[in-house]
Amino acid sequence: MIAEVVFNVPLDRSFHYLIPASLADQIEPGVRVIAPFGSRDQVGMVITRLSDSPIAKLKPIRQMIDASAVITGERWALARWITDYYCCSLGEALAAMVPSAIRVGPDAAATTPGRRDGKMASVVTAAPRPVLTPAQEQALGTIMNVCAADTFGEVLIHGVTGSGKTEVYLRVIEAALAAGRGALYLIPEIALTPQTVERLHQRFGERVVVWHSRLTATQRRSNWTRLACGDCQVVVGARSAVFAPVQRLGVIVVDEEQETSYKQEAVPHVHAREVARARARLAQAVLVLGSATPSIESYYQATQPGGRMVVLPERVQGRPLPRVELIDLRDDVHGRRRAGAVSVMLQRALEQTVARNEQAMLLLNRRGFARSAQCQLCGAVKRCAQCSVPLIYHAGAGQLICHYCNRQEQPPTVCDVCHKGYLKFRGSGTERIESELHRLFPTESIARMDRDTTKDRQSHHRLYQAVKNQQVRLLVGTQMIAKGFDFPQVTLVGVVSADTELNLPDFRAGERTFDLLTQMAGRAGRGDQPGRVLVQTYCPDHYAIQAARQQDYLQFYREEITMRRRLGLPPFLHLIELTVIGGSSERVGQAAGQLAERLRQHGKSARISLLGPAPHRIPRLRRAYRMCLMLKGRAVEPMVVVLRQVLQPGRKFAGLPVKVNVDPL
DNA sequence: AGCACGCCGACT
DNA sequence: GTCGGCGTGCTC
Repeated sequence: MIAEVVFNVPLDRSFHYLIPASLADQIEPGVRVIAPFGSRDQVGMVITRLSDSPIAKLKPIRQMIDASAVITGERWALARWITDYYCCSLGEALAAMVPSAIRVGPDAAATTPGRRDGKMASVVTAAPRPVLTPAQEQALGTIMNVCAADTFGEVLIHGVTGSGKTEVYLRVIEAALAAGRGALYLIPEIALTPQTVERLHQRFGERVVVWHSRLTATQRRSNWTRLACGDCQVVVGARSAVFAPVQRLGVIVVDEEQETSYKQEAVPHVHAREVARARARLAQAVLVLGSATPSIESYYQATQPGGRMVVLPERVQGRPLPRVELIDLRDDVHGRRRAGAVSVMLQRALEQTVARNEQAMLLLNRRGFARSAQCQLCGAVKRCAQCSVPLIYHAGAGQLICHYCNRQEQPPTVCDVCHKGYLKFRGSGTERIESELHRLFPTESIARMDRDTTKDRQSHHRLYQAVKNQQVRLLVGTQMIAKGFDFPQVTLVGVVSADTELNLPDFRAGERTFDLLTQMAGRAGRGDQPGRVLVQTYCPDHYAIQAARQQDYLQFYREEITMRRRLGLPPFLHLIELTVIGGSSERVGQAAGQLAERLRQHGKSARISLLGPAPHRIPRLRRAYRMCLMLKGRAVEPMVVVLRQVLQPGRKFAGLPVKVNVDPL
């Protein structure tokens, strides 16, 4: 017997292996094996069994990893869909779907702490279910109508922070369980706090498993098995949970669907929301997207013919939205800064908050102390030796750090270009704000929350608890503090620079700014005290900032969708970003030029257009030069077909690797 | 993607 | 004379 195997390599083909007699009756499609591949042993996935092969010199499979299939049901078709949509190999798609740290076997069920008697665990309703508001009732009714069709359907819930979206999700999941079906509940990694998980456990008891990147191999294996055998039917988890082996899937909830963390950084660059939609379609399930600030793509789709949207317009307990005020940094009176990044007006507001014994949060979406180190004499900026970006000064580490490759350098005492001038640290990050606050409020307790202060799992929770228990008066942080931080005593939220996101060379800069400001505004005044939000900006007239001030999603959406239509950007067209990578600038430039020419020829008939080549936003990363091309077209699949024709095996062109990113962010 | 093989420059 | 740079080709 022969097994057809695919590997996690960028090759659109499979390989044949002999099945040893000892494994003859165990090897089936969906089990992972170790097989000799080239000069080494590699993990591969069996996709079919064959009775013979045209290949003369077959090698035998060395061993099995899983004792039973890890890919079953609609997840086979999902793997094919990922291959066709994200322009990757079947092996790469399958590798993205199964955690590498687990081995799945028939004995796993026996070691599972959960039930083994085959009976379904009953729904635990220890916490009383809250009475739904009329708006929630109406939203639930609409979604249940879609579910009743018992086929694929999709609904967007547009609900402001605190409007009770979660309760609606829970009711939909309850209904799915009652109908004998399973549920997936996706949330951004950052929102996977113990209290979110706790809420699910209270409602669904032992039927829930948790799924995120920080589970141990044992936990992951146990959770996988409990889902695969049907003992558990609900998954709450981050991006990768969209691949969890839920049986008889009935509903997928994607909360905070606009979150960029749903997009995977690594190849094949899948977006969990799009994978969720594909999986829901294949499983005849219902997709529920939820957000206070929906992505432009999702809102557009929901308002098109056939689209469905429900709106939850008010906060559950009728609390008013906080007041958002802009501080014009160009203004000499209010915007004038003291020594640092905190304006006089923001400083006054902080003083009042402290005087009232309340708490404040300050957002600056940039870690480190200073964004550059510049020679005061010759003006040279310290740059990373292997990337084309300035180094960021980190006071805590006392080092200049590259935020792209993590390379660290001791800051020199004098400029290493002119050997005369001293370095000046320019621009602010969270570390500098923290030290400014220490200077302004020497007796107050101040904490900082960013990737540098939350390296281990505990530190995130510890900081959260410290703020919750009011051991922290003033909290500084990156966007990390914008999500899921609901503290009743926080009455002031300050945004140090609304322009950080806005000035990025990205057509979604406005969308991200609006989202971040709206999220931050939602953090103020969730208790009895009214909230106040102060936003520092150099461009108070920008529509994203004006709309955030009014907390008016529709105002923002109308401006944004007009711009997207005019410029031919998503959701009207899909983009595919191609990056040509190589060691020499000339070779990369030449290859990118030739690739562009080939794509233009092929694209003519298929109504695909091409932008570029242009240098990548970071033209050099880890010593490699990079050029960018952008494909634009009405649908992704035809563009991918063209790409497959033009690219060489191994996804190369003119011998250089080409990174393919479909629907890049 | 990883790895071996192979062909030209700058070292002991 | 060899070490090793990366360009090229292959993986059942």
